[in-house]
Amino acid sequence: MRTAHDITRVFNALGDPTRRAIVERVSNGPLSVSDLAKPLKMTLAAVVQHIQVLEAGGLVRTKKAGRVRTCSLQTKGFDLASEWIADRKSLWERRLDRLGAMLDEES
Amino acid sequence: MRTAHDITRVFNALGDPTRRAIVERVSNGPLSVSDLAKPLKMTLAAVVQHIQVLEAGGLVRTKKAGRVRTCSLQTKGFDLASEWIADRKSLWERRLDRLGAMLDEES
DNA sequence: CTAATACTTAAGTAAATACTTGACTATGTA
DNA sequence: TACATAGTCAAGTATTTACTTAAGTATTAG
Repeated sequence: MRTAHDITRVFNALGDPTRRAIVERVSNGPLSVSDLAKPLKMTLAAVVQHIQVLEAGGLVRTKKAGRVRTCSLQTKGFDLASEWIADRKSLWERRLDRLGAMLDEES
Repeated sequence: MRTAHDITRVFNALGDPTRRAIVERVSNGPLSVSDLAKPLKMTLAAVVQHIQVLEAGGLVRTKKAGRVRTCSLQTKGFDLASEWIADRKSLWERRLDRLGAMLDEES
């Protein structure tokens, strides 16, 4: 199971504001690398590196047609992240239920 | 709105396997700092630093009683994270719906 | 063909991160 | 009282990360 590794990549990718901004823009539809770079105060090369991190995290998918690489959203990374969070949630909710039951029994 | 800053902290905190392991163990109930440290191959000081990152991300809460600091789960960070993910999801689902509608009209 | 566009690649740098060590401070325990 | 436990604090170090610059390669437009 290399999932732990994958989840690390997802959360790391989302832990940077620039990368989240990219994801937010791509949520509204695919964009080229240079379109993504335009509003950002950094070089194209830096943006490309951010996109690579997002792609490694399964949050974004890219495809090159001609000389332009188009960046679109991928669900895999989001699914991994929300699944992990949901798992934690179910654990501590179950625990709180047990605590509640114990308190009920006491009264 | 300092939320962007907060979300960065949440995802950064979750982007480390050691810290996720801590969160996973705390999901089953509160633990002291040294209990948390026991299975980990690093010094107590390092574990404390990880816990501080988790606390800054709102994923964990700690309280000191006597000489032992007890670490328990906090929902705030999880809520922030899953909210951000849900927002993205609703955006691209809406977009896919529009695309579907357009395809329907064409046929 | 030529020139601009849209990246790509490699290498370097500054700052952040994940640790360590060691010395210290409380707080329980024998 | 003395000793162990549980954590705190400050520094230092090694690696990783977020960039930059500069020189290249395709691809498309004039």
